[in-house]
Amino acid sequence: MTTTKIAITDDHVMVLKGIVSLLENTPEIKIIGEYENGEETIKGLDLNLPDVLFLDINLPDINGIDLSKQLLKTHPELKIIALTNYEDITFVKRMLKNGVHGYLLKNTDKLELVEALKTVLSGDVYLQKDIQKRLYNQTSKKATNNGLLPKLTRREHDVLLAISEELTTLEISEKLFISPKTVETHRMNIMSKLGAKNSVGIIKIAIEKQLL
Amino acid sequence: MTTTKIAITDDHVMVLKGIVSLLENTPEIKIIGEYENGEETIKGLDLNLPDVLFLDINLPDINGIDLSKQLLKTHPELKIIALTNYEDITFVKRMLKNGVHGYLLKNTDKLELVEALKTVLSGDVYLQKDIQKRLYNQTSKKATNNGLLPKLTRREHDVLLAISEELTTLEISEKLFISPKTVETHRMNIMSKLGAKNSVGIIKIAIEKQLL
DNA sequence: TTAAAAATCAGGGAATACCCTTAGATATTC
DNA sequence: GAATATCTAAGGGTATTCCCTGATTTTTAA
Repeated sequence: MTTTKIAITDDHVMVLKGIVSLLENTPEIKIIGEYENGEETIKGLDLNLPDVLFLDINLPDINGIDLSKQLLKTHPELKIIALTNYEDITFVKRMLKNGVHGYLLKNTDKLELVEALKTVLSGDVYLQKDIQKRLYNQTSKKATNNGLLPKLTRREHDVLLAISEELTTLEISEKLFISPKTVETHRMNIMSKLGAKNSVGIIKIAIEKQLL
Repeated sequence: MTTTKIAITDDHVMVLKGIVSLLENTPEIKIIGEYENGEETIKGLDLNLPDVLFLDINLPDINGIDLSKQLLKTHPELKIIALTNYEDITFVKRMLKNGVHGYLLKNTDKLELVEALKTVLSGDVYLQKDIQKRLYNQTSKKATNNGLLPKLTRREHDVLLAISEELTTLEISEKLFISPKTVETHRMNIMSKLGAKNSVGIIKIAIEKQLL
């Protein structure tokens, strides 16, 4: 195995140094770049291209999706492993769709880091096990359902939006020109689809999954 | 200067290792504990008390305020430096009020880490410069604050949290060992403080303003 | 050590949300 | 054209939230 050049981008120095310390004593690995924002990363990769880039997707200057898209355009051979605190399946999907090769949560240990490295270098996609499982559960269940995000109908979405505006059932019915009873039916269906216990849960999940 | 014993608590291994790597080559510093959650920390400190604890305040099991309060109760000599991603001034205030000795964002570099260490060891409070500045601006203006983010009381925050867990008034009252009527009062006060029309609004605003 | 803020509780009532079931009318898709 | 999904709506409840008022105790800050 030849030496693998890696670079890391994270605006949190501690995380950055954490990855460095987890990897620096591995003989086949050489860290050739440490960046703290998107701009630095773009410039850095132009000068010195790594094999794999660990990329925090919550950077201050550029959002992770756009940055990875841009980097992969100019460096098609580059492998990118996304780093994040949040395990938002829909986000994972979008990243993967944009050609990212791996997705790690920041609680990853050294073993998993190296495992991820090997996987993406061999051309495969690496996902942490629980993410993988969740992704699989979703896609295998139904082809129509694109992701973990529950599919609301047009009208349900209208009602959801109105609920989020703090309107009452009656107000919603007047806004949408339907009976209050219909609104209730929609609300019930939304609750059931999202697995919420009440409207509070609806809103919480809707915000989480960016349904609004 | 004698050797300083430090411990670190962070559920993100990378951050944990990052701090370790930033500090481990400093001769006067000895790392005697690395913990990944609140429980481990409590147990660890009972066995081996450090001079300074770097404490992530977003742990999975216990919230940072409660944990630091508890730790300081059992170990009054301990110095705690809080770590966080978010620069929420009201939160900083609460932490300081609870006896925490320092407050660092996770984008801290080695110099600042050591600086913070020295400061808290000398008995002073260390705040990152921008936090310091903002804190000053706030307190000098008016103690009541209320610039933008609404100030909830401890109990209101408890209720807010319970509401966000989709609990009913009765369930909340059982959880907090108070009367349902008290819960309602708190909910009303929260609504009024946040300017929400109902519980949905409470949650929406709470998420927006990162009150959870 | 006062004054103020916060936490506690309650009565009582109106408004609203929640729940289950059923079902016709309209689209949509295979 | 037939199966499926969606939108609509209602009956008939029960549970919960929302709102106002007023009050005592406890905690915190000046």
